[in-house]
Order: sequence, then structure tokens, then C-alpha cells
Amino acid sequence: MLATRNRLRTSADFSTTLRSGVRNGRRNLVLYTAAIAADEPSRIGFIVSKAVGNAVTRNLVKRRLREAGALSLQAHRTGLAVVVRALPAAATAGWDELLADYNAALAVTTKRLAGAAPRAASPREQGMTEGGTPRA
RNA sequence: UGGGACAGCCAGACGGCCGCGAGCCACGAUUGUGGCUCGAGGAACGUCCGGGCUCCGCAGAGCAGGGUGGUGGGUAACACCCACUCGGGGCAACCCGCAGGCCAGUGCCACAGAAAACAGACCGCCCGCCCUGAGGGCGCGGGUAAGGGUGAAACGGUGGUGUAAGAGACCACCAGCUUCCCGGGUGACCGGGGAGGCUAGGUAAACCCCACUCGGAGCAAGGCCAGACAGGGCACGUUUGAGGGCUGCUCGCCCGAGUGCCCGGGUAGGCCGCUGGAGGGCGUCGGCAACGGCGCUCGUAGAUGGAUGGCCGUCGCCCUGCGGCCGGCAACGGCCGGAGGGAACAGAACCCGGCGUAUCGGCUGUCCCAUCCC
Repeated sequence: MLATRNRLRTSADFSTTLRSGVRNGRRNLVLYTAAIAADEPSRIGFIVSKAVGNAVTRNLVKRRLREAGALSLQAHRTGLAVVVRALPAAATAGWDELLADYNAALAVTTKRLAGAAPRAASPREQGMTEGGTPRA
């Protein structure tokens, strides 16, 4: 289990991240990343719907994604809100495949986030700061 | 040796690295750090029954509605379990049965068939009449239900007497129905004997009838703490009673001074309940058994975006080829080596007892049948 401060815990957190975050889709998952205050601990949430499988399968997928998320926290300790939505293919994917998809998607989204909205440098990017910043 | 029946059990093992939840201890301390201990199942599943527990002011009568349905027992209780009875299946071990009542009423019985519940009469059979080319008849009237054919089922069965042909019309035995007596059993029921009338279709997981039985809602129950806010409008009403509670309806009883709706505003947090219970194991006693009494003993999940995990190594298990050795005429079997593949169903959320369903495989015991040997 991740630390409480590293978890997305309310539906408002989830919907804000989904709506304002940068999205990248892979075979097994779709990953949304949004920026939060730079000194806030990064938070991760998971969405594993019934389309993925039964309770056992869903839990396994969730545990693996959580493990991948925990690894990524070492590189991104603060400033990110991440939602991982598992796709049905994740039910049959192996650990290596899932980890690769997660890291690749995270790299793409964080890079795009940094390029599009370097927060202090570009005050013109109004959309990000006005409506998009998740709960701080 | 082969085939089968029943009962029970297991659900890979050990280790390494990185993690998660809870409890305890320590470090000044709560959310930090470290250490130790514990941490999913036989179905945790479906949520189909039954209970515990909590609240509803301990919950009345009638009707409606639901449930159960051989008997006796077990249990907190059950739709569960055990034993027995009856019916059916199997050579047998054993298995299966929603197993009260269609002489209270109503409904339904496809297809086939002449006819499916008032009995009736298609082909037949028999008698009389008529016609005749003497074989018989698209003939007329009557008797009959033994034979044919249909069906899951055709108004008892077999044999005889009888008759024009026939029929419980009559007789014997059998089956079945009603009823009486004797014996056994707690009982369902069983065994034996007698009488009557000769015969009565099935279906109640069809309505229904009978007997017994059933308050409601659920751990988001329910309780405690902290914190936030701002009121306003309309309607009904204070013993001439609004609005509630008693599953639904009616009656009846009780509570009762506020209640209902709309607009606006606020909150989305913590704790208890929360795991020791109809608990597991062993022994002993009672009981055919289910189960129960007594004694000793064990300590074993409690999350809340929801822990119990991820990766790897070695060994073991199963399957399919390959090679070697052994047994056998052969089919084939056993052992060893090495390769590839596989390892199911499935994840606690208040707790138990059941039922049902899913499941790669493996193990143990008892019994039955067939064959061979002594």
C-alpha cells in the first residue's frame, strides 16, 4: 500500500486529473499526468474497471500497477498527480510489459508537461493555472 | 488384476531481494525511524435459506400474502443434517425422490387415434331382413366390445362358465378401492385374517383445499466525539389533533406539537461497534447416527480508494516427445537420464450454521462386482 500522502483519495482528485492532465495511451493502460504544486508529494490513483476481469484479476493488475507506481515515485517525489486506467489487455499482460508501458507513458507525459507548461517561465499558459490545477 | 460405490483430506515446499496492513516495544512524541510477532478460502464466491447482534415505544385482531410438506430425532434455527418408512433405479456396494389431498370444486391433457372422461363405436364380430350372377353386397335394422389399429394413458388382468356373438352377466386366482378385526412399532408404516361392491385415468414445481409456521429493517444496523452554517417562503395543525409507529389493507391501539414541500447556506472528519465465537484439537461418556455432556488444551486477519503483494533461485508434482536398461511372443508396463510445456477455481469487509455453483490435479480409508491363484 502506498503512503496516504502519495494516494489520490477523492473522486474530485480523480476527475480533476483526468480532465486537466496530459494523456498517453499504451496497449495495457492509459496514463494521465497533471501538475500540482511543486513542493507537494506526488499522488497516484488507479482505475481498474470490471471490463478488465473479475476481482482476482483486477486486484492483481492493481497490485502490479501500484508496484510500478511506487518505483516511479523515487524519480518523481513531488509535483505530479497521476491516474492510471487499466485496459482489458492488462489482464493478460506480464509484469515486464506492464512496467514498460507504465514507465514509457509516464516519461512521455512528464516530458510534454514540462515542455508545454514550465510554470514559472510562461505566464501566458492561462488554461493550466486557471482551471486545471488540481486541488493544492 | 480390472471395473465400480461411498466417506474424508490436500490445494506445492524451502530460500533470497524489494514492499504492504495490524498489534506490541524502543527512540522525547501523533502521521517519523528501528525491532519483534501475526496477516485469506474450501469454496473467502453466488447472496438462495436459517440464526446471532442492533434499532424500530416488545410488534393486537381479521383478511390478504410468504414459507414448509412421509415419520422420528438433532440443532440457536433452517428449505440443513441423521436414522427409519414408502416409491423408483442398479447383479451389488449403493444411489435418486418439491414423498399431504384430484370420491370439495374448477381448469388442462399436444400429436396420433373412431373416441381422452358424459363414455362412445372406425375396422370388426353376431342376428334378422332385403338383393344376388351364389363368390358375395358403398344395402337396411338391431346386438356387442372379445379381437385390430393409435397413444404416456382406452373404464381392471389371466383362465374358465356362458352366449347368436359377447360383456364381472357369473366363477377362481391376482392387482386395486372401501371397511372391520388381531399382532408389532413412539410413529410413518409393516405382517396376518375377514367382509363389501365389482373398477375408480393422469396432472396440485395448475388454481385450490388441509396441517403447521412467519413482525419490520439492516453494521451504510446503531452509538459517541469534533467541526461548519444564515436564514427565508408556502401549506396543514396543537385534544374539532397535522404528522408518525405497529410489513400490505380494514379495524383497533399507541406516540404526538410541530410536520411536509420549495429556495438559499454548511459538512463530506475521527472513534466505538470490530472480532473470543452456537470456535478448533485431543480424550472420555451417552447415542445406530446426526449430535450432545464432561475434562484437558490451542489462541488464529481486521483493511476503509480498501493490507495480506512483486521479482527470482532450487527441489518436488502432472502431461507430451526422445535415449538407455529390465520384464513380456506382442500390445504394453516399470526404472533412470535429459528436453519442452502445465499448475486450477478463486480474494475476507459485522459474525456464524447450511445450501448451490466453480475447480488443474493429487492422496487416504472402507465396501461391492467380475476374473485368476492358494
